Amino acid sequence: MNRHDPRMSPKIVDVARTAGVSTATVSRALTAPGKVSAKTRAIVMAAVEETGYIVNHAARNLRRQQTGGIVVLVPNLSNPFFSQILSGIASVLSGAAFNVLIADTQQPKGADRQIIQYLHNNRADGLIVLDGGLPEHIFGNGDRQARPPAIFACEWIEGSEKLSVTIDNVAGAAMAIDHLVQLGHSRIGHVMGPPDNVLTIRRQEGTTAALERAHLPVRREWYFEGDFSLPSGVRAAKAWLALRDRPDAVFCSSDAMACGFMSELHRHGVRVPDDVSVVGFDDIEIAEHFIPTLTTIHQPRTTIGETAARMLLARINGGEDPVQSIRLPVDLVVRESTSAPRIA
Amino acid sequence: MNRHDPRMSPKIVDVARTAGVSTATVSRALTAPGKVSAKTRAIVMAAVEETGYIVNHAARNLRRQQTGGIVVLVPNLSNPFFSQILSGIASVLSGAAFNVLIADTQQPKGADRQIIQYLHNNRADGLIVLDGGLPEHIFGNGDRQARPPAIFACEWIEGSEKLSVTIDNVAGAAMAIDHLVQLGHSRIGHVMGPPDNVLTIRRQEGTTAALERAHLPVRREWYFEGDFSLPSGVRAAKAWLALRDRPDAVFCSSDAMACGFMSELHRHGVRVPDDVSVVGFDDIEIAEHFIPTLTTIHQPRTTIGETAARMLLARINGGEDPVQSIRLPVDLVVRESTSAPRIA
DNA sequence: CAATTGAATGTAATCGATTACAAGCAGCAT
DNA sequence: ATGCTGCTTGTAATCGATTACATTCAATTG
Repeated sequence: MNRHDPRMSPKIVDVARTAGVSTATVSRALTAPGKVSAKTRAIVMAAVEETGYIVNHAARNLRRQQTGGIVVLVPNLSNPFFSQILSGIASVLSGAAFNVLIADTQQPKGADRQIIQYLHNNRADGLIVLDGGLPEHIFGNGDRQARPPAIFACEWIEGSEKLSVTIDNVAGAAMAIDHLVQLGHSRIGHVMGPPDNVLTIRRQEGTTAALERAHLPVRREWYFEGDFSLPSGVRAAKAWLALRDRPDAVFCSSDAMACGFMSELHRHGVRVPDDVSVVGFDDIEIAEHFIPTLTTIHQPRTTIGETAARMLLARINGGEDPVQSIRLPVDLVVRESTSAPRIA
Repeated sequence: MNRHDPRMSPKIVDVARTAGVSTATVSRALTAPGKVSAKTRAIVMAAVEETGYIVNHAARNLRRQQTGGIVVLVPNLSNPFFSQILSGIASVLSGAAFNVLIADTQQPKGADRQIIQYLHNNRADGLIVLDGGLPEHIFGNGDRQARPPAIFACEWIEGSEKLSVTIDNVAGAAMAIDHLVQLGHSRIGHVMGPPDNVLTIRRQEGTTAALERAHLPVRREWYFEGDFSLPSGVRAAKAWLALRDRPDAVFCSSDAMACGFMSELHRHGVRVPDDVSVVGFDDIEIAEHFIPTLTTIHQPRTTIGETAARMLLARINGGEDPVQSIRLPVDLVVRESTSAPRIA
C-alpha cells in the first residue's frame, strides 16, 4: 500500500481519533458548525488540518442521496458560442461546491441512450440544457425514472413547462431590421438558423413582423437557409450572389454566419457596407474586430450562464415557488457593417 | 414519497427480486457478463429492462474506490480556443463512461484551495491539465494526498515528469518565419503570448532561431508583448504604429492576436498584406474567413483533446509503462495575409 | 463409483460519511 | 433534592453496489 493507494488517505475516523471525538462530531463540525461547541469545533478543525482530511464525495453523496454534480447539455461543444455561457455557469456552480459535468448532445455515439443516463437523478442533481432540439419526452416523468430539475438556457423546447433563461429573440431581430430600415434600406434579406430551431423561428418571426410593420416586401427568396455556422454563412453568400434581384441589406441570425457571409462577398468583390449592409446576432468577440466591424445584436452570454446556474441552485435548494423564467434584454451595437444604401 | 423521490427508483435488489436471483448475480450479469450463464444473464437483463434499473454511481464508486470522473483544468474557459479541445476530450471520455468535469483555473474565488480539491483523487480518477501556469508543487505527491494521474495537453510545466500531448511549437514558429523569409521579407517582427507561458517561450525560441538561421536582425523592439487575446493583438498594432522603424512582416503567436492586429492596422489605413504580412498560430475557424484570410500554423485541436483523453484512459486502466508523451505535428496554411514585401 | 474439478450462484462484509436516536450533563425552577 | 429543559456528544443504522468467500451441483477422471 504505497502513498498513491487511495486507501491511505485519511478517513473521518482518523480525524475523529486524532481529535478524540466521535465521527458524528467530526461530521457535524464540518457540515453544521452550529451544532458543535466552539471548543470541540476548534479541536476538530485542528485534527482535520493535521491529518489532511478531505471528505470522500462518493460516500457523502451515497448517504445524502445526491450527486454533487450539475450536467450541462451542450449542442456541439466545439461551437465557441457556448464557451462563454459555460464560463458563467462554471463560475457560479463551482462557487457553490457543485461539479460541472459537460455532455455534448451531438455526440454520435448512442446519443439517446447516453443522454438519458445523464438525465437520471443519480448522475446529477440538476441539468442546464442549452439544446432545444432534444425530444421533449426525455424530460418528462411519465415513467419510473426520477428526473432532476432542469433549466433551459438560450434555447428551449416550445410548450415545455420547464424554467428557462432566454433573450428576447423576436425583439432582437426586430431591432436589427428597424436599424436597417432607419438607414433607408427597403430591400432586406435574412440568413436563418437551422430549420426547426426555436431561435431560428423567433428571429424569423421578429424579422418578418418588423418588415411588415415597415411595409417592406417579405420575399421568400431573400430568406436564406443556414445553421448558425461560419460555412453556412458562406453558402448564404453564394446564394445571394446567384440572385438576379438582390437585397441590399441582410440580417444574419448569428455573427458566425455574418462573418462567413461578408468573407465570401469580399472574395467576389462585393463591398460591405457599400454594396450590402450586414447585421449579425450574438456579438461574439470577433464582431468588434472583423473587417469591417460588425453591427450586431448583443446578448449577454456570461450573464445567461450565471443566471441559469443561480436559478437551478434556487430550484435545488429552495422550494419550487419563487423561481421564474427570465428573459434578458438585448441591444443593438452599431458598427461599420451597416450604412445607408448607395442609391438612396 | 412521490415519483420524484430518488428513493423510488429501482435498486439492484429490486432487479434481483424480479429476476429471482441474488444481487451478486445481477451485479455480475451487468459488469462481468462472462461470469454468469447465458440463461441467467438473459433473465437479469429482462428484469433490468422491466424495472428500469439504472446503477447508482455514488454506491458503485464508493465500493470501487473510484469516482467515474475526469477533471479538465482549463485556463479561462471563455476562450474559444479550448472549446475544440474540450470537444475532443468529451467525445473520447463519455464513450468510456467517464464524466467530464470542467474547472476554470482562472476563477478568482479561492482558486488555489479549490483546485487542490479537484486534484485529490476522491474527486476525479484523472486530470487533463490545459494550464501550464499552475504551480508545479500542487501536482507533487510529497504530502499525504493521493493524487490521480494527470496529463498535460497543449501547455505543460517545464521540467515536470508528467505525460503530455503537445505540438511542436518551436518548429511551428520556425515554419512561420521561414515562410516570411521565403517571400523575401527581411524585417520581421513577433507578437508574443503572455510572459512566462511555455508556449510563448517556445514560439519565441523558434522565431529567434529561424531569424538567426536566415541571418536576419533580431530586434527587441520588434518583439511585442501580448497575451494570446484579441485585444492584445490590437495593442500590439498600436505599438507597431508607434514605431519609426517598422517590421514589414509580423508573426503573431495566436490567431486571435493576428486578427486584432490586422483589425487595428486596417482602422489606421495600413493594408495587409500589401503594407505588412501577417502570420498567425492556431488556425481557428475564423482564420479561413477573416478579411484577408489568415496565413497561419494549423494545430489539430480536436486530435489533441482526443489523444490526451485516450492517454489518460490508458494510464488509468493499464500499467504505467507503455504510455509516452506525444508531440503532434503542425503545418503551415498559406492564405492571403502574406505576400512578398512591396519593395523587394 | 468415489473423488476431483470447475462453473454458477448465494451470503454477507465492505466502501466512508451522515444522521436518527439515545444518552449524558449542566443549569434552573420547584 | 427532584425533575425538567436544552445543549453536546456518542452509538449504530443507513445509503446501494461490489466482491471475497462459501456453497451447490454437474461433469470428468481414475
